[in-house]
Amino acid sequence: MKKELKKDQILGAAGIVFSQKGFHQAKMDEIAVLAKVAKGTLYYNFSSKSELFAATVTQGLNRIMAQIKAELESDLPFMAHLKGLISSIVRLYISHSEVSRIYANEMSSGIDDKVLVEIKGVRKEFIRFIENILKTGEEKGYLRPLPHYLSALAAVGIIDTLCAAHLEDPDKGSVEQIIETVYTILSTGLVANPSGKSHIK
Amino acid sequence: MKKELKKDQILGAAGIVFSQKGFHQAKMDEIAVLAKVAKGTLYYNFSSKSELFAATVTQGLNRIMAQIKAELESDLPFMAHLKGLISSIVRLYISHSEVSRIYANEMSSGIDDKVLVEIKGVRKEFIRFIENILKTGEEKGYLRPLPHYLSALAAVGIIDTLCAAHLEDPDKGSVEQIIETVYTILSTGLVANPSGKSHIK
Amino acid sequence: MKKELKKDQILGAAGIVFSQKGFHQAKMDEIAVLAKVAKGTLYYNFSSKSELFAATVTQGLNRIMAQIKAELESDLPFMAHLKGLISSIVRLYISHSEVSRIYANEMSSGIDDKVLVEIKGVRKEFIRFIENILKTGEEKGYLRPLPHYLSALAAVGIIDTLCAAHLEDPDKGSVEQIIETVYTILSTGLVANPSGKSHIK
Amino acid sequence: MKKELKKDQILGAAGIVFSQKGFHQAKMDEIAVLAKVAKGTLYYNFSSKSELFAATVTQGLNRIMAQIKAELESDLPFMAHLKGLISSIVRLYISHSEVSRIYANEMSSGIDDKVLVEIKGVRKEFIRFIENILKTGEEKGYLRPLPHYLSALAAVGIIDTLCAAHLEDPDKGSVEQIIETVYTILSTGLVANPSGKSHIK
DNA sequence: TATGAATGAGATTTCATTCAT
DNA sequence: CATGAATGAAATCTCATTCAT
Repeated sequence: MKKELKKDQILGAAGIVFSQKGFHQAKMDEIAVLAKVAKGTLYYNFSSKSELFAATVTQGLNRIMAQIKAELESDLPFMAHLKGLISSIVRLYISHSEVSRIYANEMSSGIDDKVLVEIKGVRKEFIRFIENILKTGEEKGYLRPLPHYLSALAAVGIIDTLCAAHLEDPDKGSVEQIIETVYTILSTGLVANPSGKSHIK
Repeated sequence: MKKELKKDQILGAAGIVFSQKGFHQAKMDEIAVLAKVAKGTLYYNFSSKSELFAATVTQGLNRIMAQIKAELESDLPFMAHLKGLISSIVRLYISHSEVSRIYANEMSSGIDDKVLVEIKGVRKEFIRFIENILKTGEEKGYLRPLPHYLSALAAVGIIDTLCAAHLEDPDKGSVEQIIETVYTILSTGLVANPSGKSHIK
Repeated sequence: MKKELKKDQILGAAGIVFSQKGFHQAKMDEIAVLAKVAKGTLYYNFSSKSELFAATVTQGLNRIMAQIKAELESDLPFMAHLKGLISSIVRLYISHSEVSRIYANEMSSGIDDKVLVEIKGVRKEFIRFIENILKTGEEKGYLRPLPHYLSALAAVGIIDTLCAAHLEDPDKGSVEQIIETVYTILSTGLVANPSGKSHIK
Repeated sequence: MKKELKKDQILGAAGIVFSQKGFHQAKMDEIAVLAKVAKGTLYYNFSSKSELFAATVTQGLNRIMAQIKAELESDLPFMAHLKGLISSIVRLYISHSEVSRIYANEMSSGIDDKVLVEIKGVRKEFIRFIENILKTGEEKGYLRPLPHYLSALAAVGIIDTLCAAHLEDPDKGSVEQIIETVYTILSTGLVANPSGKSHIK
């Protein structure tokens, strides 16, 4: 019981340090100090820096995903549902900036392969989740037929990028603007009168 | 003259190593070996690892941007122009995977602040470039009014994400599929009959 | 009473781990796990790793020595006695490989001085025991006059080395071959016709 | 050229420290200080502590073996040859106590397997060398038929043990006494009148 | 201009030992 | 008596950077 407490304490500190410094620049010393435990305690609870990182990201992403799913328990019409989804993701992404910053910046190499695979697994699960929603939308006739996986990826990519920009400099666009932009692009694209697109093409 | 040759030799090696390993995992030793120069020569030509990194990325991105601009010297109608732009970016992104991979993965902290600013500058320039194209499109009535900067960011985000996915596992989607997906989403969005969107909303 | 049980449990585990890994490579954690007690219990019963090591070796050697002495309660003629002694030592050495391996490999530094002295004391006692047998042999006219201590040391050295070789790779020589070799060298040496040695010399 | 100098400097220091403290107790810091180089230089020249250890032992043993062989370039009669061999080994063993102490004490586990194998290889080579001399002696009729490998092992075992004892406490026996004891045991054994051994048995 | 041996600050990790429960 | 979570000193190893040649 007490052990779990310490683990959470550590994960909290790790989230902050990892998101501020990135994996390689984050020092175990700093995490230990912030968590107010001895360095050895870090290793007593997590067998390595990589594993601590994995746990931090995984726990964070899982919490976010759980919250997203929870916020979607609604019976709204599909498009409202979609907008709600986008809104949820963006808001959570921004409010959990520790995790999302890590997620956006540190998916590169240099981390234990096993750990990287684990983290990417969580991301994949998230993309599948979006993919399924898009598939439902298509089946119900709301969305045009598209390669779901790529579309889901694209949706996540837009959100990633806009939120990262917002976190770096909030003046670039408010949260509402971001949600609106994401929703508009995903639903209707940038073109003015899509009905005329056949002419253009 | 000869010095420039050596610099290019080094930048070539650095591009490969940085893209494969990321900034922190890339070792000066390895770059020196690959460039077939002594380690001291690295420091003779670039004052630090960070500066070498900056030069690598900057040079790479500038080359890509120059190529994109070159490929756009056309008088096609706007939408064809847009599609050509997307196609160019995606193809160059994928063929210059050394640079784009770095760009996507290593924008995190842990790199000299000055260097980071320099790199981000190049990215910003790129986004401005896209932004201007979108602005032109809007002025000519092809695109609906939107916050240009966010739209440009979103466009880059989609491309980033899809190309990164392709580079990691080409089976996820062919280059053509990626171009098509990007174009479709950006132009018309995912919704089946956008005309009916008013009802939904 | 129960405490003694636990101590034996621990000493058993320690013997196995110390002999397999050596003093420095043996971890208290591993001993605790193997002994099926908590790590704290190790320290409750033995004040330090060194002391546990000392106890392990001492107990083991004392048991072996007791057995050797027991097997020698005989009235055989001296040379048979000697051969029996060699046979006993070799067999016990090999069957108690946990202890003998420690004894052969870990007499080096890096262990608490006090502990080292204790262990060396047990060894010395053993050598004195051999020495006394040799002295008796000399007094009874069976053995030529020799520095007893060195001879005893030499005898132990031969046995140590051959048994260690056998434990490492039993194909090098069977137990019987080892006993025979030790006995032959100690009794008559390697020279073919010792009577003629004066000529050679 | 200069690099070799530094390597020798390091190997010298390593020999001293390893022999005094043993592998695990020897600290890279101490070796660096004694060698008057920075710690990094140790790693620049030897990729790990284990490798430095291996190099130290291997170089030392090879030197000793070379010297032994050199001292044996003689045309003495076999038994004198044998005595000369013993004398050489014992004297070198004692004068190169750094190496021999390591060799006697640190063949245990806890060292990189690859390194251990390397060191054991040198030892095996040494034993083969002795074995060949014994074989020659047998072929020429000087020595009785015996399992060569075991005999060689036994010879090395006696020398190891007596020299180790001398190094630990020189009062136990002078170098001459040791040589005499080794020679006597190996040549004629301990028994007073070997001719009568049949009766005893 | 080019080299590469040398450096040393600093990072991760280990593990015997302690002590509150 | 027994436990095991917590500790922190200490060790190995890395690698960007320097500088004499």
